Amino acid sequence: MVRPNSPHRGLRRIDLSRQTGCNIETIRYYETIGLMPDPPRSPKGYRIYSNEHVSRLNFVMRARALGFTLDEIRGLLALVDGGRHSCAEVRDLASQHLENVREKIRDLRRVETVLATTIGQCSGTDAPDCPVIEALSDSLA
Amino acid sequence: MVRPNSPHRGLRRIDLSRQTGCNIETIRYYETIGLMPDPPRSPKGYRIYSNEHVSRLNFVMRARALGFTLDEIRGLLALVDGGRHSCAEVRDLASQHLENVREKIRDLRRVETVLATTIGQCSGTDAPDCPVIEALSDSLA
DNA sequence: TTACGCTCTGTATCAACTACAGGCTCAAGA
DNA sequence: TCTTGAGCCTGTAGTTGATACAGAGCGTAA
Repeated sequence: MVRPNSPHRGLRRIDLSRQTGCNIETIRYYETIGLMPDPPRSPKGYRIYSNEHVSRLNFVMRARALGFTLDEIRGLLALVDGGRHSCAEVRDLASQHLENVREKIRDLRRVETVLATTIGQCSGTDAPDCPVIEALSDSLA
Repeated sequence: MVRPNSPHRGLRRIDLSRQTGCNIETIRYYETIGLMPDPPRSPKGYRIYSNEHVSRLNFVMRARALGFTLDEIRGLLALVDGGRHSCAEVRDLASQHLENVREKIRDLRRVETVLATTIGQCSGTDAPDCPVIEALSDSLA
């Protein structure tokens, strides 16, 4: 069950997708927004990828998994591509992102507390007075 | 510096916006998607709001602040509007949402740990080898 | 030959807004 | 009375990060 060879021995879109786990449509999206380079094409216009593309896409996906926005990733890639990336510059980007993550965690913990407290006051019966609804209504404004 | 009276003594869009803190454009958005009712209009087509609208919009905004999606809020409002909302139904919606919030917190904490650890390995000098970049690159794949 | 799987492009959709453009109404000040 | 400015109206486009589909072309295996 070997897949037919790719044109010119390069990787096709589906190969890149499988090797990275990235959705096949997402790859094209990253190309149109310039996060991934436009790959060379076969005579009939088929994209031909190399291991370079695999590496870069893996980089992007790991950064996404850490919650970096595509714009932040663009910044990281620019530093890498420039070859002149200093540790300090990268660390600044990452530190800023870490601070954002921590803030989001703080926000969510506050939300968690409010929700858990309110739900805890709930009788769980068919009572028409619901503490959750009341907490959301003007009565507690 | 008293603002001119609203037509027919109702609230105008800007009044509702100021009383609730909700962006004026967002109010119209909530109306078009049916989260807020279409308000009555003045003869010239101006929206006229009442305190009912203020209450409902406050409800929506508090729920948003707790991270409920607009769809979840629609569900909560349906229960409230129906008059037949049992405590149990509401609690189920809220509990489900709480679980989502907790999962998001868990995810972010994992991200936080990875980021903090990686950044901690950073020399902060101008060194061209950056542990952050390396963590994102194939080398550690 | 024909079927199938993959490719191509362009466009639409999602959440939850936000921000215009272009035109109307209304009340107050000169 | 006229003008100015604030606020109103509608429709539409842009944001982020994808995802999905239509309609067409290509290429290989049976």
